[in-house]
Amino acid sequence: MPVVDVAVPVPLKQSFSYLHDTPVATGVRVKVPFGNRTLIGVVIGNIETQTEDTGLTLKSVIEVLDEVPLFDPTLITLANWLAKYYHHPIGEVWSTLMPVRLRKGMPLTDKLDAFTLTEAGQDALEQSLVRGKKQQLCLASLADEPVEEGEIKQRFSPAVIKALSEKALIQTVRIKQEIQTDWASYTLQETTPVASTEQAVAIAGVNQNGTEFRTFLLEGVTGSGKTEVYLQVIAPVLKANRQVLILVPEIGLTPQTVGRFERRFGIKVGVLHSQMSDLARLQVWQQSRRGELGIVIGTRSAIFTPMVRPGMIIVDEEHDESFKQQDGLRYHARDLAVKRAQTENVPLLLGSATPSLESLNNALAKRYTHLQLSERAGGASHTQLKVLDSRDQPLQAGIAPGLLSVMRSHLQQGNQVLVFLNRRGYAPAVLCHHCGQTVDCKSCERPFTYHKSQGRLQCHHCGASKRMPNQCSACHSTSLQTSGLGTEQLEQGLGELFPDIKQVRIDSDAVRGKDALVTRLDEINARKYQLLIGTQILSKGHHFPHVTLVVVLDCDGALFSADFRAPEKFAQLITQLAGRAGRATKPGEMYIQTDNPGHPLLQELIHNGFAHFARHALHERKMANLPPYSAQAVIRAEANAAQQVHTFLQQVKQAFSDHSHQFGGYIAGPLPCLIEKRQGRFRFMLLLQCSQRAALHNWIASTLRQVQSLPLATRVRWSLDIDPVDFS
DNA sequence: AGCACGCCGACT
DNA sequence: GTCGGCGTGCTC
Repeated sequence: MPVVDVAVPVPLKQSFSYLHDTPVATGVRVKVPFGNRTLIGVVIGNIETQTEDTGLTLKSVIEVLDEVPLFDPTLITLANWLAKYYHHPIGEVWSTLMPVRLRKGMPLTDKLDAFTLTEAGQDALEQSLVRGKKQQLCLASLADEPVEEGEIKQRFSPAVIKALSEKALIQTVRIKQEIQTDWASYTLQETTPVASTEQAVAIAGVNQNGTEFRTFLLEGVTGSGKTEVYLQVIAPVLKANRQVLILVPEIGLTPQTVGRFERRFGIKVGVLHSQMSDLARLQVWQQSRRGELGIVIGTRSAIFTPMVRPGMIIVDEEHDESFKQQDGLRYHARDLAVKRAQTENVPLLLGSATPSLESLNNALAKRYTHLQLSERAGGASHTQLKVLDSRDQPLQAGIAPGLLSVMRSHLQQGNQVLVFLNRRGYAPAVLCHHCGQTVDCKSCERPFTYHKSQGRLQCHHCGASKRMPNQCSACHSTSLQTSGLGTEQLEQGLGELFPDIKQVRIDSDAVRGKDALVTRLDEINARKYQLLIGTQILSKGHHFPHVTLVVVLDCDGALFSADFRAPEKFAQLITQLAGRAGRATKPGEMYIQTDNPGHPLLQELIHNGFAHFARHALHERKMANLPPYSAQAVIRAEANAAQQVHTFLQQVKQAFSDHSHQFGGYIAGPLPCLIEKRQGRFRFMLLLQCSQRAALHNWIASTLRQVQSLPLATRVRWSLDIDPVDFS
């Protein structure tokens, strides 16, 4: 009897074999018995007949769920690659790349449920019998034709739908989806703008490559018209009746972005993001798989969207950290895009104003084709960057007097001022406010990290720990202070310093609701507030034409963090932010307050811009043998008992060091995580590094078994993170 | 991860 | 005498 190899959703690094009377195609879902439960798995291979030498009795497949494979060979290759590269259980890999509904074993059908008006509903609409405003709107949207369930559920609350169905004004019907498989004959809805010289060069660069795999890095300053380049490079792809997959950061997926693509080509654009219902996602997934969508735009997990006729992949804002999954299968969608484009043999376009050092390095090494846009469209001027030396300054609410007077003058002129809190979880260093010197670990020559809970300093490279000193070792001043503190004082203090100015705080807490951010941004642009205090979210996607001054305060935290990526993240933030303030008629200025005005990376950023900063930073990475000139992995562990976690990682470290000589591996830790305690559990991590990616891979592959069999491995919660980007 | 089996403490 | 604590081991 044929034997099928099934990837079952359990955290085990193997697949399981089942009997079935006929062979089952790879990529088909099956229902199988597993222990005393039944699970949905994916067939990943077939063994013709049962090999009698294995001593186990195989169970049989309960049900074959799909007539045809749901996944094409490319996605199967991708799944296998993921399991291997991230050392992750194959069954869990399949779970993450399947839409939730398919994971649950739900059937895939061409028909879908939709809402339509009943006769009573029709009357109610015509005679305006329904009093609820939302209910009225809902009825109106169904006036012409049935609308699919997913869409209605997204636009109206369950209460509205429930009320209308109870009054029998609406009902569900099954409709067959219209199938559009040919969009090559699309008509441009709007005229294609004439590309600038730089844009034209970039567009030609991509288009002349043909349809084969190649990675392009489009490095274009904010406002240089990257989207226009995307639009013009995908036009011929669509003309050839091929599909385009576009990945965007979580925050970047706005109706405006989607609308821009829809307006240009007049074709339906599939959208995928985390806030959609499972059903809506599945529908887009399926439409793409059947080749009914020319363009699919989505966030991180959209990289798993199947395409019958793939033509190109684009990753916008490729440096964005939201492309890295931070739990479970910790994949990086940008890296995966490279792998997928290669397997599909289609071009890949990575775009950013502030490319990741990884991508930039690949471009400089000619592995990627480097395309650059350095002019802002329409001749808009750049925001001027300035450094404000805060050494020895008496700070008020964390701000130096000189800067306060600059703020005052901008406010007096009726302009908006943005105070930016760089509140990201940087490992805080300790600096002398008199001379700017950091407190360093003697053996590593790197700043110590301040751990608030213990009130001690810890070196994140060798693990050395010492108590907080009283004096600066360089100038003996007693004004040592930890970086990144004082944001709370700032929020209060600004109110006291500028009592007559209307201020608003924008961070992820303050704009929790669905439309809260949009509302707040509209208010800002309507000049309802004059002083804006904000965090990360302000650096992404929004424009502030009335802001003429941007103040960045806790810069030193980023420059001296134990996280070697902190300066890069900071520079990206600054650059993105600078691109969002002011406009042609009202050029902006930006002040960065620091105790280290002479810091080489900061100087490079201020005077020569991100591109130069990045090249300088790359050079430093090379000198320090840090990524992308080496490869890293992190093992994180957490448990209720700190001792247990520590012991476990100590044993893991031992296991790795037993093998390290073969691979030239370096181990740091166990170190307490920056957020040492989360949900009552203590968290520690172990850093693994090799100069070669392959060596790191083999090192982990040959040690992981041993780690998994440690008795403590089942007592603590632990995870492996390949190519970590966040060390918190 | 689930889920069962298994062996020690306080309850109807 | 049993209900239930969570340690240990297995899942084709």
